[in-house]
Amino acid sequence: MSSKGERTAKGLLEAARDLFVVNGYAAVSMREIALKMGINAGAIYNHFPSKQEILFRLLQDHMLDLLEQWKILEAKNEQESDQFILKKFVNFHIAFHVNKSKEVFISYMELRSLNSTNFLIISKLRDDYEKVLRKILELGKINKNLHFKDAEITTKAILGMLSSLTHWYDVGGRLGTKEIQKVYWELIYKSVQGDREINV
Amino acid sequence: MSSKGERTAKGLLEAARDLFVVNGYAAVSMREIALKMGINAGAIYNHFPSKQEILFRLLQDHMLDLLEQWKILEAKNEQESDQFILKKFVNFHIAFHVNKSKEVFISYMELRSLNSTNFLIISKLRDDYEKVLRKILELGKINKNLHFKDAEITTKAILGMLSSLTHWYDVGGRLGTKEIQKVYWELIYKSVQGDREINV
DNA sequence: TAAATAAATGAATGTTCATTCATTTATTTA
DNA sequence: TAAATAAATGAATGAACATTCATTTATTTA
Repeated sequence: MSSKGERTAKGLLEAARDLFVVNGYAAVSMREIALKMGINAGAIYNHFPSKQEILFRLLQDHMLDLLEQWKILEAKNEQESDQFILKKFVNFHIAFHVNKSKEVFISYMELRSLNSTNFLIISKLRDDYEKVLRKILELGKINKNLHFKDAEITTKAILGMLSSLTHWYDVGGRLGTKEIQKVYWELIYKSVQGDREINV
Repeated sequence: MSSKGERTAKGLLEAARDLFVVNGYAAVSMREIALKMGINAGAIYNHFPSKQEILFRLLQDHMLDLLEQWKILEAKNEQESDQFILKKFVNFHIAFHVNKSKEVFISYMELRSLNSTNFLIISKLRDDYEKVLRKILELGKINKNLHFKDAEITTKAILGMLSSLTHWYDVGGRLGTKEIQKVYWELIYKSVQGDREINV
Protein backbone atom coordinates (compact mmCIF):
# COMPACT_ATOMS: atom_id res chain seq x y z
CA MET A 1 0.00 0.00 0.00
CA SER A 2 1.39 3.36 -1.05
CA SER A 3 1.68 6.23 1.39
CA LYS A 4 -0.75 9.14 1.33
CA GLY A 5 1.91 11.39 -0.12
CA GLU A 6 2.52 9.05 -3.03
CA ARG A 7 -1.17 8.78 -3.76
CA THR A 8 -1.62 12.56 -3.66
CA ALA A 9 1.36 13.14 -5.96
CA LYS A 10 0.01 10.63 -8.44
CA GLY A 11 -3.47 12.12 -8.24
CA LEU A 12 -2.05 15.59 -8.84
CA LEU A 13 -0.27 14.40 -11.98
CA GLU A 14 -3.53 12.94 -13.26
CA ALA A 15 -5.50 16.07 -12.37
CA ALA A 16 -2.91 18.25 -14.09
CA ARG A 17 -2.90 15.97 -17.13
CA ASP A 18 -6.69 16.11 -17.47
CA LEU A 19 -6.69 19.90 -17.21
CA PHE A 20 -3.66 20.50 -19.43
CA VAL A 21 -5.10 18.32 -22.17
CA VAL A 22 -8.27 20.41 -22.36
CA ASN A 23 -7.02 23.94 -21.69
CA GLY A 24 -3.27 23.85 -22.15
CA TYR A 25 -0.53 24.32 -19.58
CA ALA A 26 -0.48 28.12 -19.64
CA ALA A 27 -4.24 28.42 -19.17
CA VAL A 28 -4.44 26.08 -16.16
CA SER A 29 -3.83 27.42 -12.65
CA MET A 30 -2.39 25.67 -9.63
CA ARG A 31 -5.67 26.43 -7.88
CA GLU A 32 -7.59 24.46 -10.51
CA ILE A 33 -5.25 21.49 -10.22
CA ALA A 34 -5.57 21.55 -6.42
CA LEU A 35 -9.35 21.89 -6.59
CA LYS A 36 -9.61 18.87 -8.88
CA MET A 37 -7.50 16.89 -6.40
CA GLY A 38 -9.52 18.18 -3.44
CA ILE A 39 -6.69 19.96 -1.67
CA ASN A 40 -5.50 23.50 -1.21
CA ALA A 41 -3.20 25.08 -3.78
CA GLY A 42 -0.42 25.55 -1.26
CA ALA A 43 -0.38 21.85 -0.49
CA ILE A 44 0.77 21.05 -4.02
CA TYR A 45 4.18 22.33 -3.00
CA ASN A 46 4.55 19.48 -0.55
CA HIS A 47 4.73 17.23 -3.61
CA PHE A 48 6.10 19.31 -6.50
CA PRO A 49 8.42 22.31 -6.35
CA SER A 50 6.68 24.15 -9.20
CA LYS A 51 4.05 24.04 -11.92
CA GLN A 52 6.83 23.61 -14.47
CA GLU A 53 8.02 20.49 -12.67
CA ILE A 54 4.55 18.94 -12.93
CA LEU A 55 4.57 19.41 -16.69
CA PHE A 56 8.09 18.09 -16.97
CA ARG A 57 7.24 14.99 -14.94
CA LEU A 58 4.21 14.29 -17.13
CA LEU A 59 6.25 14.52 -20.32
CA GLN A 60 9.28 12.66 -19.03
CA ASP A 61 7.28 9.82 -17.49
CA HIS A 62 5.39 9.44 -20.74
CA MET A 63 8.43 9.42 -23.01
CA LEU A 64 10.31 6.98 -20.81
CA ASP A 65 7.26 4.72 -20.74
CA LEU A 66 6.93 4.88 -24.53
CA LEU A 67 10.60 4.05 -25.13
CA GLU A 68 10.63 1.26 -22.58
CA GLN A 69 7.49 -0.39 -23.92
CA TRP A 70 8.96 -0.36 -27.41
CA LYS A 71 12.22 -1.79 -26.11
CA ILE A 72 10.37 -4.72 -24.59
CA LEU A 73 8.53 -5.41 -27.84
CA GLU A 74 11.62 -4.85 -29.97
CA ALA A 75 13.61 -7.40 -27.99
CA LYS A 76 11.55 -10.11 -29.68
CA ASN A 77 12.59 -9.02 -33.19
CA GLU A 78 14.44 -12.17 -34.26
CA GLN A 79 14.04 -13.45 -37.80
CA GLU A 80 11.30 -11.05 -38.78
CA SER A 81 11.05 -9.36 -42.17
CA ASP A 82 11.66 -5.62 -42.48
CA GLN A 83 8.01 -5.18 -43.38
CA PHE A 84 6.89 -7.10 -40.33
CA ILE A 85 9.06 -5.02 -38.00
CA LEU A 86 7.57 -1.87 -39.52
CA LYS A 87 4.09 -3.28 -39.01
CA LYS A 88 4.92 -4.07 -35.42
CA PHE A 89 6.07 -0.51 -34.88
CA VAL A 90 2.94 0.95 -36.49
CA ASN A 91 0.64 -1.24 -34.43
CA PHE A 92 2.59 -0.50 -31.27
CA HIS A 93 2.50 3.22 -31.89
CA ILE A 94 -1.23 3.27 -32.56
CA ALA A 95 -2.10 1.09 -29.57
CA PHE A 96 0.04 3.21 -27.30
CA HIS A 97 -1.39 6.44 -28.63
CA VAL A 98 -4.94 5.21 -28.21
CA ASN A 99 -4.31 4.07 -24.64
CA LYS A 100 -2.34 7.12 -23.58
CA SER A 101 -3.95 9.70 -25.80
CA LYS A 102 -3.91 12.43 -23.17
CA GLU A 103 -0.23 12.04 -22.38
CA VAL A 104 0.64 11.89 -26.07
CA PHE A 105 -1.39 14.97 -26.84
CA ILE A 106 0.25 16.98 -24.07
CA SER A 107 3.71 15.83 -25.13
CA TYR A 108 2.88 17.04 -28.59
CA MET A 109 1.37 20.38 -27.62
CA GLU A 110 3.34 21.51 -24.61
CA LEU A 111 6.94 21.15 -25.69
CA ARG A 112 7.07 24.92 -25.93
CA SER A 113 5.89 25.35 -22.36
CA LEU A 114 9.02 23.65 -21.04
CA ASN A 115 11.89 25.77 -19.81
CA SER A 116 15.08 25.44 -21.80
CA THR A 117 16.70 22.77 -19.62
CA ASN A 118 13.63 20.56 -19.62
CA PHE A 119 13.05 21.18 -23.31
CA LEU A 120 16.44 19.70 -24.14
CA ILE A 121 15.80 16.60 -22.04
CA ILE A 122 12.42 15.88 -23.61
CA SER A 123 13.61 16.72 -27.12
CA LYS A 124 16.36 14.15 -26.73
CA LEU A 125 13.80 11.48 -25.80
CA ARG A 126 11.63 12.44 -28.75
CA ASP A 127 14.60 12.15 -31.06
CA ASP A 128 15.34 8.72 -29.65
CA TYR A 129 11.84 7.61 -30.54
CA GLU A 130 12.01 9.13 -34.01
CA LYS A 131 15.26 7.24 -34.54
CA VAL A 132 13.49 3.95 -33.84
CA LEU A 133 11.32 4.39 -36.93
CA ARG A 134 14.12 5.89 -38.99
CA LYS A 135 16.37 2.89 -38.32
CA ILE A 136 13.59 0.49 -39.35
CA LEU A 137 13.08 2.40 -42.60
CA GLU A 138 16.76 2.70 -43.41
CA LEU A 139 17.43 -0.95 -42.79
CA GLY A 140 14.51 -1.90 -45.00
CA LYS A 141 15.83 0.35 -47.74
CA ILE A 142 19.30 -1.20 -47.59
CA ASN A 143 17.73 -4.65 -47.88
CA LYS A 144 15.59 -3.41 -50.78
CA ASN A 145 12.45 -4.38 -48.90
CA LEU A 146 11.22 -0.83 -48.33
CA HIS A 147 11.20 1.90 -50.97
CA PHE A 148 11.07 5.65 -50.49
CA LYS A 149 12.94 8.79 -51.55
CA ASP A 150 14.14 10.43 -48.36
CA ALA A 151 14.52 8.75 -44.98
CA GLU A 152 14.24 11.93 -42.91
CA ILE A 153 11.03 13.22 -44.44
CA THR A 154 9.50 9.77 -44.72
CA THR A 155 10.13 9.19 -41.02
CA LYS A 156 8.56 12.52 -40.11
CA ALA A 157 5.66 12.01 -42.52
CA ILE A 158 4.77 8.59 -41.15
CA LEU A 159 5.12 9.72 -37.55
CA GLY A 160 3.05 12.81 -38.34
CA MET A 161 0.35 10.67 -39.85
CA LEU A 162 0.33 8.29 -36.91
CA SER A 163 0.49 10.94 -34.24
CA SER A 164 -2.32 13.05 -35.68
CA LEU A 165 -4.51 10.24 -34.43
CA THR A 166 -4.58 11.87 -31.00
CA HIS A 167 -6.26 14.94 -32.46
CA TRP A 168 -9.38 13.14 -33.52
CA TYR A 169 -9.47 9.74 -31.86
CA ASP A 170 -11.97 9.35 -29.10
CA VAL A 171 -12.66 6.19 -27.23
CA GLY A 172 -16.35 6.03 -28.03
CA GLY A 173 -15.74 6.52 -31.73
CA ARG A 174 -16.86 4.49 -34.71
CA LEU A 175 -13.69 2.40 -34.93
CA GLY A 176 -11.67 0.42 -32.41
CA THR A 177 -7.91 0.13 -32.18
CA LYS A 178 -7.73 -2.89 -34.47
CA GLU A 179 -9.67 -1.28 -37.30
CA ILE A 180 -7.55 1.85 -37.09
CA GLN A 181 -4.40 -0.25 -37.15
CA LYS A 182 -5.61 -2.00 -40.29
CA VAL A 183 -6.40 1.19 -42.16
CA TYR A 184 -3.14 2.85 -41.20
CA TRP A 185 -1.10 -0.24 -41.95
CA GLU A 186 -2.53 -0.52 -45.43
CA LEU A 187 -1.68 3.12 -46.11
CA ILE A 188 1.82 2.93 -44.69
CA TYR A 189 2.65 -0.47 -46.11
CA LYS A 190 1.72 0.57 -49.62
CA SER A 191 3.47 3.94 -49.28
CA VAL A 192 6.86 2.23 -48.84
CA GLN A 193 6.31 -0.64 -51.25
CA GLY A 194 7.13 -0.83 -54.98
CA ASP A 195 9.91 1.09 -56.61
CA ARG A 196 8.29 1.68 -59.98
CA GLU A 197 8.33 5.22 -61.35
CA ILE A 198 5.34 7.35 -60.44
CA ASN A 199 3.56 8.27 -63.66
CA VAL A 200 1.23 10.96 -62.31
CA MET B 1 -2.24 54.27 -49.48
CA SER B 2 -3.81 52.70 -46.40
CA SER B 3 -4.64 54.77 -43.36
CA LYS B 4 -2.52 54.67 -40.24
CA GLY B 5 -5.21 52.72 -38.42
CA GLU B 6 -5.28 50.03 -41.08
CA ARG B 7 -1.51 49.70 -41.00
CA THR B 8 -1.44 49.45 -37.22
CA ALA B 9 -4.20 46.84 -37.18
CA LYS B 10 -2.35 44.75 -39.74
CA GLY B 11 0.92 45.15 -37.86
CA LEU B 12 -0.77 44.08 -34.64
CA LEU B 13 -2.07 40.91 -36.29
CA GLU B 14 1.44 40.12 -37.50
CA ALA B 15 2.98 40.88 -34.12
CA ALA B 16 0.40 38.70 -32.39
CA ARG B 17 0.95 35.92 -34.92
CA ASP B 18 4.71 35.96 -34.40
CA LEU B 19 4.31 35.83 -30.62
CA PHE B 20 1.52 33.25 -30.55
CA VAL B 21 3.45 30.90 -32.79
CA VAL B 22 6.39 30.83 -30.39
CA ASN B 23 4.75 31.02 -26.98
CA GLY B 24 1.10 30.18 -27.52
CA TYR B 25 -1.94 32.43 -27.12
CA ALA B 26 -2.36 32.00 -23.36
CA ALA B 27 1.27 32.80 -22.62
CA VAL B 28 1.37 36.02 -24.65
CA SER B 29 0.23 39.30 -23.07
CA MET B 30 -1.34 42.32 -24.70
CA ARG B 31 1.65 44.31 -23.42
CA GLU B 32 4.02 42.11 -25.41
CA ILE B 33 1.97 42.44 -28.58
CA ALA B 34 1.85 46.21 -28.14
CA LEU B 35 5.58 46.39 -27.42
CA LYS B 36 6.39 44.46 -30.58
CA MET B 37 4.23 46.90 -32.56
CA GLY B 38 5.76 49.87 -30.79
CA ILE B 39 2.60 51.19 -29.18
CA ASN B 40 1.03 51.17 -25.74
CA ALA B 41 -1.11 48.23 -24.65
CA GLY B 42 -4.19 50.41 -24.26
CA ALA B 43 -3.96 51.54 -27.87
CA ILE B 44 -4.61 48.03 -29.12
CA TYR B 45 -8.24 48.54 -28.12
CA ASN B 46 -8.60 51.23 -30.74
CA HIS B 47 -8.21 48.40 -33.28
CA PHE B 48 -9.47 45.21 -31.65
CA PRO B 49 -12.06 44.81 -28.91
CA SER B 50 -10.22 41.98 -27.16
CA LYS B 51 -7.30 39.58 -27.22
CA GLN B 52 -9.74 36.81 -28.17
CA GLU B 53 -10.80 38.78 -31.23
CA ILE B 54 -7.18 39.03 -32.42
CA LEU B 55 -6.83 35.26 -32.28
CA PHE B 56 -10.15 34.77 -34.00
CA ARG B 57 -9.23 37.17 -36.78
CA LEU B 58 -5.93 35.38 -37.35
CA LEU B 59 -7.61 31.99 -37.63
CA GLN B 60 -10.57 33.13 -39.68
CA ASP B 61 -8.49 35.14 -42.14
CA HIS B 62 -6.22 32.14 -42.59
CA MET B 63 -8.98 29.60 -43.15
CA LEU B 64 -10.84 31.82 -45.58
CA ASP B 65 -7.61 32.41 -47.47
CA LEU B 66 -6.90 28.69 -47.62
CA LEU B 67 -10.36 27.81 -48.88
CA GLU B 68 -10.39 30.60 -51.41
CA GLN B 69 -6.99 29.74 -52.84
CA TRP B 70 -8.08 26.15 -53.29
CA LYS B 71 -11.31 27.25 -54.95
CA ILE B 72 -9.33 29.22 -57.51
CA LEU B 73 -7.10 26.24 -58.26
CA GLU B 74 -9.97 23.77 -58.24
CA ALA B 75 -11.89 25.80 -60.79
CA LYS B 76 -9.42 24.57 -63.40
CA ASN B 77 -10.15 20.89 -62.74
CA GLU B 78 -11.58 19.96 -66.16
CA GLN B 79 -10.66 16.63 -67.71
CA GLU B 80 -8.08 15.71 -65.10
CA SER B 81 -7.62 12.21 -63.68
CA ASP B 82 -8.57 11.47 -60.07
CA GLN B 83 -4.90 10.91 -59.33
CA PHE B 84 -3.93 14.22 -60.83
CA ILE B 85 -6.53 16.11 -58.81
CA LEU B 86 -5.21 14.44 -55.66
CA LYS B 87 -1.69 15.43 -56.64
CA LYS B 88 -2.82 18.98 -57.21
CA PHE B 89 -4.37 19.04 -53.75
CA VAL B 90 -1.25 17.61 -52.11
CA ASN B 91 1.01 20.11 -53.85
CA PHE B 92 -1.32 22.97 -53.05
CA HIS B 93 -1.54 21.99 -49.41
CA ILE B 94 2.22 21.69 -49.02
CA ALA B 95 2.97 24.94 -50.82
CA PHE B 96 0.39 26.79 -48.75
CA HIS B 97 1.63 25.29 -45.52
CA VAL B 98 5.23 26.18 -46.31
CA ASN B 99 4.34 29.76 -47.21
CA LYS B 100 1.96 30.32 -44.32
CA SER B 101 3.55 28.04 -41.77
CA LYS B 102 2.95 30.39 -38.83
CA GLU B 103 -0.75 30.83 -39.56
CA VAL B 104 -1.18 27.10 -40.12
CA PHE B 105 0.63 26.24 -36.91
CA ILE B 106 -1.51 28.63 -34.86
CA SER B 107 -4.70 27.34 -36.48
CA TYR B 108 -3.62 23.87 -35.47
CA MET B 109 -2.56 24.67 -31.92
CA GLU B 110 -4.95 27.35 -30.75
CA LEU B 111 -8.37 25.95 -31.59
CA ARG B 112 -8.84 25.32 -27.90
CA SER B 113 -8.09 28.94 -27.04
CA LEU B 114 -11.17 30.10 -28.94
CA ASN B 115 -14.36 30.83 -27.05
CA SER B 116 -17.26 28.56 -27.89
CA THR B 117 -18.84 30.82 -30.51
CA ASN B 118 -15.59 31.35 -32.37
CA PHE B 119 -14.68 27.69 -32.02
CA LEU B 120 -17.78 26.68 -33.91
CA ILE B 121 -17.09 29.11 -36.73
CA ILE B 122 -13.50 27.98 -37.22
CA SER B 123 -14.38 24.30 -36.83
CA LYS B 124 -16.87 24.67 -39.63
CA LEU B 125 -14.20 26.11 -41.91
CA ARG B 126 -11.81 23.31 -41.01
CA ASP B 127 -14.48 20.75 -41.80
CA ASP B 128 -15.02 22.40 -45.16
CA TYR B 129 -11.36 21.98 -45.95
CA GLU B 130 -11.30 18.38 -44.77
CA LYS B 131 -14.26 17.71 -47.04
CA VAL B 132 -12.28 18.90 -50.02
CA LEU B 133 -9.83 16.02 -49.63
CA ARG B 134 -12.52 13.57 -48.65
CA LYS B 135 -14.52 14.29 -51.79
CA ILE B 136 -11.42 13.79 -53.94
CA LEU B 137 -10.74 10.44 -52.30
CA GLU B 138 -14.34 9.22 -52.45
CA LEU B 139 -14.72 10.13 -56.09
CA GLY B 140 -11.47 8.34 -56.91
CA LYS B 141 -12.70 5.27 -55.06
CA ILE B 142 -16.00 5.20 -56.94
CA ASN B 143 -14.07 5.42 -60.21
CA LYS B 144 -11.74 2.64 -59.02
CA ASN B 145 -8.77 4.91 -59.47
CA LEU B 146 -7.96 5.25 -55.79
CA HIS B 147 -7.92 2.39 -53.30
CA PHE B 148 -8.22 2.48 -49.52
CA LYS B 149 -10.28 0.94 -46.74
CA ASP B 150 -11.97 3.83 -44.94
CA ALA B 151 -12.55 7.31 -46.35
CA GLU B 152 -12.82 9.09 -43.02
CA ILE B 153 -9.60 7.75 -41.51
CA THR B 154 -7.72 7.96 -44.79
CA THR B 155 -8.68 11.62 -45.10
CA LYS B 156 -7.56 12.35 -41.57
CA ALA B 157 -4.38 10.30 -41.96
CA ILE B 158 -3.31 12.08 -45.13
CA LEU B 159 -4.16 15.50 -43.74
CA GLY B 160 -2.33 14.62 -40.52
CA MET B 161 0.72 13.57 -42.49
CA LEU B 162 0.67 16.73 -44.59
CA SER B 163 -0.03 19.10 -41.74
CA SER B 164 2.69 17.74 -39.48
CA LEU B 165 5.00 19.47 -41.91
CA THR B 166 4.54 22.71 -40.01
CA HIS B 167 6.03 21.13 -36.92
CA TRP B 168 9.41 20.57 -38.46
CA TYR B 169 9.68 22.55 -41.65
CA ASP B 170 11.88 25.58 -41.51
CA VAL B 171 12.65 27.81 -44.43
CA GLY B 172 16.41 27.41 -44.27
CA GLY B 173 16.17 23.64 -44.16
CA ARG B 174 17.79 21.00 -46.32
CA LEU B 175 14.89 20.67 -48.73
CA GLY B 176 12.82 23.16 -50.68
CA THR B 177 9.09 23.03 -51.36
CA LYS B 178 9.46 21.04 -54.57
CA GLU B 179 11.53 18.29 -53.03
CA ILE B 180 9.10 17.97 -50.13
CA GLN B 181 6.20 17.79 -52.56
CA LYS B 182 7.93 14.99 -54.44
CA VAL B 183 8.59 12.90 -51.36
CA TYR B 184 5.08 13.37 -49.98
CA TRP B 185 3.45 12.73 -53.33
CA GLU B 186 5.29 9.45 -53.75
CA LEU B 187 4.17 8.34 -50.28
CA ILE B 188 0.56 9.42 -50.72
CA TYR B 189 0.22 8.25 -54.31
CA LYS B 190 1.43 4.78 -53.48
CA SER B 191 -0.66 4.61 -50.32
CA VAL B 192 -3.89 4.88 -52.32
CA GLN B 193 -2.81 2.82 -55.33
CA GLY B 194 -3.18 -0.92 -55.92
CA ASP B 195 -5.94 -3.01 -54.45
CA ARG B 196 -4.06 -6.26 -53.98
CA GLU B 197 -4.29 -7.92 -50.59
CA ILE B 198 -1.65 -6.92 -48.08
CA ASN B 199 0.35 -10.04 -47.25
CA VAL B 200 2.26 -8.77 -44.22
C1' DT C 1 -5.59 75.85 -42.43
C1' DA C 2 -9.41 74.70 -39.19
C1' DA C 3 -12.44 71.46 -37.48
C1' DA C 4 -13.36 66.78 -36.84
C1' DT C 5 -11.88 62.38 -36.14
C1' DA C 6 -8.68 58.70 -35.12
C1' DA C 7 -4.88 56.92 -32.61
C1' DA C 8 -1.92 56.83 -28.74
C1' DT C 9 -0.60 57.71 -23.93
C1' DG C 10 -0.07 56.49 -19.21
C1' DA C 11 -2.12 55.69 -15.12
C1' DA C 12 -5.60 53.05 -12.84
C1' DT C 13 -9.12 49.17 -12.29
C1' DG C 14 -10.01 44.85 -10.13
C1' DT C 15 -8.72 40.13 -10.76
C1' DT C 16 -5.88 36.23 -10.95
C1' DC C 17 -1.53 34.26 -10.87
C1' DA C 18 2.43 31.08 -8.70
C1' DT C 19 4.56 30.72 -4.71
C1' DT C 20 5.57 31.23 0.51
C1' DC C 21 4.83 30.45 5.27
C1' DA C 22 3.34 29.99 10.04
C1' DT C 23 0.28 26.94 11.87
C1' DT C 24 -2.74 22.97 12.31
C1' DT C 25 -4.03 18.26 11.38
C1' DA C 26 -3.16 13.57 9.80
C1' DT C 27 -0.25 9.75 9.06
C1' DT C 28 3.65 6.93 9.82
C1' DT C 29 7.29 5.10 12.69
C1' DA C 30 9.31 3.30 16.89
C1' DT D 1 0.47 4.96 22.31
C1' DA D 2 3.94 8.69 21.94
C1' DA D 3 7.08 11.02 19.26
C1' DA D 4 8.39 12.26 14.80
C1' DT D 5 7.30 13.27 10.36
C1' DA D 6 4.40 14.33 6.46
C1' DA D 7 0.54 16.65 4.49
C1' DA D 8 -2.79 20.20 4.41
C1' DT D 9 -4.71 24.73 5.61
C1' DG D 10 -5.65 29.47 4.76
C1' DA D 11 -3.99 33.79 4.55
C1' DA D 12 -0.55 36.68 2.52
C1' DT D 13 3.03 38.21 -1.03
C1' DG D 14 4.16 40.80 -4.99
C1' DA D 15 3.88 40.51 -9.75
C1' DA D 16 1.33 40.22 -13.99
C1' DC D 17 -2.88 40.10 -16.33
C1' DA D 18 -6.75 42.19 -19.71
C1' DT D 19 -9.24 45.98 -20.00
C1' DT D 20 -10.89 51.00 -19.14
C1' DC D 21 -10.58 55.83 -19.38
C1' DA D 22 -9.61 60.76 -19.23
C1' DT D 23 -6.47 63.18 -21.69
C1' DT D 24 -3.14 64.34 -25.26
C1' DT D 25 -1.29 64.03 -29.85
C1' DA D 26 -1.50 62.87 -34.75
C1' DT D 27 -3.90 62.26 -38.92
C1' DT D 28 -7.56 62.89 -42.07
C1' DT D 29 -11.28 65.59 -44.00
C1' DA D 30 -13.60 69.72 -45.57
